Parts: sequence; structure tokens; C-alpha cells
Amino acid sequence: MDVLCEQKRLSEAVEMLDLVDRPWAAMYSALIQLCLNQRSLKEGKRVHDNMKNSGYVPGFFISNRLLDLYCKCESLVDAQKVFDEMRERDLCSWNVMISGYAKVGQLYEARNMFDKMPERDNFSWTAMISGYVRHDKPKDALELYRAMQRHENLQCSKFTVSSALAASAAVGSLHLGKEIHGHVMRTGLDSDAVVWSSLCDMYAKCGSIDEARHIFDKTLDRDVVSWTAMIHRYFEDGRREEGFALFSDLLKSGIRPNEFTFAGVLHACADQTVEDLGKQVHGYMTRIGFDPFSFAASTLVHMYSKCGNIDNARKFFNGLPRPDLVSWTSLINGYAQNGQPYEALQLFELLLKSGMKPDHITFVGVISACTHAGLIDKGLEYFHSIKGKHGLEQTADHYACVVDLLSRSGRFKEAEDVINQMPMKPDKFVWASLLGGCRIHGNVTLAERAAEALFGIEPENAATYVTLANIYATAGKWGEVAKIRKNMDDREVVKEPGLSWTEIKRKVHVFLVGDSSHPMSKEIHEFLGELSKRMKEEGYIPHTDYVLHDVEEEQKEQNLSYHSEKLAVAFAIVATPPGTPIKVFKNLRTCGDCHTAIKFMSKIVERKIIASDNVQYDFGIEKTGATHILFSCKFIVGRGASALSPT
DNA sequence: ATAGGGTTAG
Repeated sequence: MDVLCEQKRLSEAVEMLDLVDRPWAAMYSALIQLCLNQRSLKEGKRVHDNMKNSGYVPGFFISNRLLDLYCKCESLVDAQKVFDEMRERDLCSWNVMISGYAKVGQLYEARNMFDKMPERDNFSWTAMISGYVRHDKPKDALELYRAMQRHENLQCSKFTVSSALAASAAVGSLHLGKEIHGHVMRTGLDSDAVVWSSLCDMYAKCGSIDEARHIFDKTLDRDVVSWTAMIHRYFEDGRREEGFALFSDLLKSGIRPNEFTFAGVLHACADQTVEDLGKQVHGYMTRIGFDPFSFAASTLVHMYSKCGNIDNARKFFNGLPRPDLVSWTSLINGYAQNGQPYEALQLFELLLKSGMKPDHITFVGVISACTHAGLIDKGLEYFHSIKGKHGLEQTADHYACVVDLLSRSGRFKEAEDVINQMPMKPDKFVWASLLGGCRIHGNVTLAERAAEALFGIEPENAATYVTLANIYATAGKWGEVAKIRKNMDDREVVKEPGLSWTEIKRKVHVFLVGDSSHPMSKEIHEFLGELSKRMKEEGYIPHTDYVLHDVEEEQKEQNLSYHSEKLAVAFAIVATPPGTPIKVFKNLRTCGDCHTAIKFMSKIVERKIIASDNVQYDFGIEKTGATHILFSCKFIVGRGASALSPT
């Protein structure tokens, strides 16, 4: 049996146990340890049964191991049974139970044990505190931490302070965090990389990212986790340059980044739509070798499709030995957003065939693909299949997708029915989808209802005001438009300025409306002037959507200043050799005129142009703003001279 | 026996 154990042939070893007449403690001990290592509940139970059948009465040691096994396998019912049957228990027995319950989130049971136990050591306290932190109860964690400090004979360990720091970070209390920081320094717990990392994280999450960096710089034995966390915090804070710079420092430091690092950096690349940088990271990953089964692979799929390069996304995806669900979902959503809804649906059917189970996010992509393809009934079918065929619960997001699907095609009665039948309270996404549909069809009455609901949920979001104002303007209700403008002023709601950018030779160039700050501004404007003439010859007629701008912006508009996306496209054309495909991204919605203009530009200069039309979540999947483009996509694709698609 | 990092959509 020893040999079998050594070779980790667990089930054979357990079978052998059944052949032994009177097994002894060492056998049980070794077998349970092996079950524990392999997290095998099934074999563990067989060993336990054998113990009961052969009348063996375990002592502390074996019982505690058994407890640990059941807890690690998250079978708390079994663990509790063993615990209840123990004739004597030591501190360890109680502690194992507390940490078992705390880990799976049964905090009430854990606390009950904690309160009942005859005496507690610092392990009991820490296990309880970390349980609260892990399961989103930082306030309870801090309360307990305070109580613990009142006991003079209890020493905080590095585990305790790490958990307490995580709790302060979760409640965002810099004050408390600093206090613990002081405690760490006084008690000499500052010799541990994890404690430093927790400190760093606490400062970053409490908004003091520079302080976090200071801690990071002072950390002596930084490992890949400390680096990854710090890099990620920069990205979270929108300080991408510093994030990328630190990533580059990491590469120089000799510490090897891992899939956590890559996932964070690639996510930032996807967010900033900097495909060139993403490609470099991809190249680096390939050179040092990365696990194609890990989640880093899915981030690459995401990065390529978010950057508008769905072909690369597919190519990479096809090369994966066994793509995970996130990769499938990223690609399905990528197709849905890149104007290839049928490809998205086909891929979903492939996913089902592969035996993989879709999750709720996958269905968001599937239904929105139906929306883009105008396949309303098919979309509804998929929606119903979530619960029926796939046995999942429909979430508020799915309802938002269905409301989008229906209202976009003008089926408002059904959309309202769906909202009324929702088992949960309709959230902002649901109302925003409805509002988006109303905008397309000029449904003023229903738009007012949707906007009213949104004002209740998020009065600070400028997008709701702007959309409603647009709907009123289209209906000629200028009095109402003025009221909204006043409302925005009264509530100090500020509209985010529109920005477009393009990446050329790894440098990102950003443009505002009417922007003349770019070094090549003169060339850009001259070029646009020329281009406008030729566009008109080709039949382009400028038209403006009503957009709620501030006064200054409106004046600029009257001076015929160009929208940011036109500037970015023009710059990209001027700055790259003939024939180079162009990609432009925007943080806000792209107006109907720019949609049309970009397609004309694409034809005239014979370039493939991809321009993102980035509607924030508020408008569901209303990607165009031009009422005559009913089922559009996230990207405006001008295919160069070959075709000018009718819009 | 207890502590720090990541990805998909809306």
C-alpha cells in the first residue's frame, strides 16, 4: 500500500484497504492525506466508511485530518457529522471547521462555531476575519479585527493584517488602512512580500495610487504578484501609460510575467484598442511560451476582436487546442459587434456541438447577434431556450437584450410586456434599451417613461438627457428640449466630450471636435477640404443629427468644424502610405453624417476604414444614431473602392 | 490550518 500511495495510485490503494483485516492508524493517516492532496471526496468517503465498518475509533489526529478533507472538498455536512461524533475536540478541530465554513461562505455557521468554542487562538480569529473579507462583508471583518486587538494576549499575524488591509481597501477607508500600516511597521510584520502587496493594494484601492507605487518601490522581494497587481491598478485608474511603462520595467527586471499579468495587460490593450501593442505582447507570450489552456488565451481573442480585427481573433481561436468558454464568448460577441451576426450564430451552434455549456454572457452575445441581423423571432427563441433547453436562469441582462431586440424593430407592445413580466426589477440597461428603440422610431411617449425610470436610477448620466432631447428635437418639440437643457444645468450634469483616436506606429493620436491642436492639423484640414469637394461630386449630402451640445460646441459646429472621427480618419489617411487600412475609435456615439461621410471617404481614397461607434451601455445596442440604419453594428466598415453600402 | 494578482457582456 505504501508503494501505491507513493505512486499516488489512490483508488487502488483504497481498494487494498478493504482487503486488510484490521487496518491501523498509519494506513488511514496516509490514505486520508492522499485523498486530501487529490481533493478526492469519493475515495475519502470510502476510507471513512472502512473506518466505521472495522470499528476503528480515530483520535484527534486522524479525526482532524478527516475534518480537513471534508472541508477542503467543500462537503461541510460530512465535516459537521464527523465533528459532532468526536468525543473530544481540540482547538484545531474547531479551527478547521471555522475555516471550512468561512471559505465556502457559510459565515453564519462559521460565526456560530467561533462564538461557541471554549477558547480561541489567533488562528480562529484570522480564519473568521478572512472569511468575512472573502465574502464581501468587510465591515464585519473590521469589527472583529477591532475586537481582536482588544485582547492583549492575542498577536496579529501577517495573515491577520493582510485580511484587515483587504477589508479596509474594500470599504475604501484610507484612515483605517494607514492605522494598520502603522501597526504593521511597529510589530515588525513588514518583512513579508504578501503583507507589502496587501498594503500596496489597500492604498491603490483607496485612491492613493501614488502612495501605492511608493510602497511598491520600497518592497524588497517583489514577486510577479506584486508587479501584476501594481500594473493592474494603474490601468484601473486610467493611467495606462504608467501601466504599460511598469510592464516594460517588469520585462527588464528578469521576473517572468505569467498569465495573470498578460491578461491584465491585454485587457488594457483591448480597452485602449491598441492592437499593435497587443500584438507585441502576443509575440512576447509566444516567445516565452504560454499555456494555451489558460485564460491568457481568451484575453487574446478578446483583444483582437475588441480592436476590430475579427479575422485575427478567429485565426488565433482556431489555433487553440481547446478554447475555453470565455474565448468562445469573446469571439461570438466579437462577430456580433463586427457586423457579422450570422457568423456569431454559426459559432454558437458549433459551441453547442463541442459539448461546451454556454453561460449567461454567451447568450448576451447570441441575442445581440440576432438583434443586429434583424432576426427577431430567432432572438426570442434563443431567449426562451436559456431557461428551457439550457436550464439557466434568465438574468436582467437577457431581458435588456430582448427589450433591445423588440424595441429596435418597433415592437413596443411586446417590449413593454416583457418588462412588465420581468421577475426582477428592471435595471438601467433594460430602460436604456427601450429608450434606444424609442429614439430609432421616434416614440416620444414611451421614451418619456423610459427616461423617467433612468432619471430615478442614475440622474447623473448625461446620456439619458441627450437621448431624450434628441427624440424631442426630431419630433420638433423644441420647448421640451430647452427644458432638458435647463434640467441638466440645474443638476450639474456634464456631457462627456467626444474623442476619437487612431494608432499609428504604436503612437495614439487623439482628436476632439474642431480640434486644431495636432501638429499636422493644417494638413488635415486642407485634406478634408479637398476631400469634401470630391465627396460632394460623388453624391454625398451633409446632414446633421440634432445633438445636444454646449453653446461653444454649437458655434464650432456652425463654423463647419469637423467632428473628431472625421479628423482622425483624415489624419490616418495623410499619415499612412496609400492602401493602408485605417482604424479609428471613438468613445461616444458616431453621428449619422459621419457614418455616411466615412463610407464616402473610404471609397474615394480606396482604403479600408473601420471606425468604431462606441455607444455607452446607456443606449443598449443602438450603434448608429441614424434612424435609417436599423440593424447596424458596432463598427462602421468602409470597404474601400469596391463597394459603398447603401445606408 | 489562516493572507496578495486575471479574462468574456450589458
